[in-house]
Amino acid sequence: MNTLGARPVVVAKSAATAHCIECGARGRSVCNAISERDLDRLAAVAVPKRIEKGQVFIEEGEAAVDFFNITTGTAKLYKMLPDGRQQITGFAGSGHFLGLAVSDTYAFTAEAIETVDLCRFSRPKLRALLDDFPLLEKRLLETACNELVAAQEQMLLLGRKTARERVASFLASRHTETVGCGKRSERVALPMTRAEIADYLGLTIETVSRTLTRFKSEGKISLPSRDEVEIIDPHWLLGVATGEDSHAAFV
Amino acid sequence: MNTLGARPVVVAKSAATAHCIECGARGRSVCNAISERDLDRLAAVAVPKRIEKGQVFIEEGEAAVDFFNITTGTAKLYKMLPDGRQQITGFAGSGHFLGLAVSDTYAFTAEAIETVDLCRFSRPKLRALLDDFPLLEKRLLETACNELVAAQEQMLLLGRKTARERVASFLASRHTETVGCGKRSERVALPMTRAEIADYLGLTIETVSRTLTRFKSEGKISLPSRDEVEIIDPHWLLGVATGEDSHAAFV
DNA sequence: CGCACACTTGAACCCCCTCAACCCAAGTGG
DNA sequence: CCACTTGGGTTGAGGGGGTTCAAGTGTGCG
Repeated sequence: MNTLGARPVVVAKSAATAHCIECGARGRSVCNAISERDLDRLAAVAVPKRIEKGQVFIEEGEAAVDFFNITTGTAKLYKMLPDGRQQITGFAGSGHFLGLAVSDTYAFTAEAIETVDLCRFSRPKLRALLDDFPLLEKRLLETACNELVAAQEQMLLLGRKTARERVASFLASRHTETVGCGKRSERVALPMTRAEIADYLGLTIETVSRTLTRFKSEGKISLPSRDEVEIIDPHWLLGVATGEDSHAAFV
Repeated sequence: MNTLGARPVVVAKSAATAHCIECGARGRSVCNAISERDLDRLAAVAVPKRIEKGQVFIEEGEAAVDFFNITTGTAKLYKMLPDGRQQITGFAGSGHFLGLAVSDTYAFTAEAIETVDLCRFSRPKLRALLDDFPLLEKRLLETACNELVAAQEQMLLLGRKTARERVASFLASRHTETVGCGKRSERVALPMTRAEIADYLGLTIETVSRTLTRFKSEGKISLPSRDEVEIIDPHWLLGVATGEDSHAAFV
């Protein structure tokens, strides 16, 4: 749509100001609040950076000096207890804006689970940008609200759902997310390990593994590889995920 | 500070426009983004309403036509599964802004657990207000971020903490919240029932009750009445709440 | 080829849930 | 005034879903 077929005619501006125009994540992210002709303003303050797998780029408790916007790859966001128990509060993919906390320290840790490309914004520069582009602030508020809704859904999962329901919810949401990205087919990527799924769902590795093999033996999914799931029966999965009374049928 | 000792000199404007000036929740809420001389603009669109205990005023899935701001009392916000399991995602007290979801349906249900007074804003009128007072939008974003941080903390609790740690966390946060409101002393009010505490912490009534009596018999709290707790050892409670390794002492 | 790491599978255990009885304070009405 | 009801809270016994501990099984990569 907006690439118009033309190859990037490589710009009169400096190389640094070009990257926003070509950014594949722009459509998905808050950056789409800024019109194409103002993109150089954005590009001037967005510092691109590559984060290798396993690298932590936001640490809970550290001074919150920067904001980030992920362009490619996936990061896990988590909080830890002193004895090592950890809870992953979310996975951040392309277009995800990080560091929303207004507090002066980060409230969570962020670690790349595959190679991540992101843009870094310094706090004051982003603030200046927000003052010039009120639409950007509106988009941020929108984003925050959506995350809040997702967080509430996750609280329901963690507080009240069974292991089966949790894993089903996870797969179902991954599935709808995947088809939402245009990629059709029932093949869903799992860039995270079983341990990370467990820490996201409030379970143990073993329970996640057992539940997945159970679903497989029930013919609802298949596991073509370690980091892929094929959703055979999406409707059934969604039913389990939403905790539909399985026995209310004959009443 | 801002009352200046003077009794409300009851205004040249109509009675309806006066209520914001006298509102006890103003200091705590997003409304403090609007200066005193513009308060009539706010008052013109804020419709006060009383909600009796037990009454639902936001219903999950219904069209999101209004926003609310609580002035007095407490409401519980929750999500439910079809078989009746429910998860309370938060308690909203004085100054709390509700309905942030940008979606066109509410993502949760809100019910008064004691008599609640609130202000209702219609969606379009609030939007107009936001356009005229950018500071108000900033405050809303701030609020949303704070709630997001709280939600992440709650996910850690629900996903990884033991029953003891959950109850301790609950009491500790109630405690700091109470002292934050100026009310000193270690008497903490519990306007919610045991069932509601349980649904908030992802436990059962019985476990909550047992854990409380356990804390009591250990001399860390006392229970002067059904809806009050006296925090005898706040420091110890906080320790349990944050999951400090209880046995790392002698290593 | 072999090591390392992620995952799977099995068996025993335990924390919390379930079910059930009981307590207690606040009505309510005869 | 007291029997009865009602609703929230407490306490006890037993059971189960998920964890813990411990092997076993791939599988990618040097």
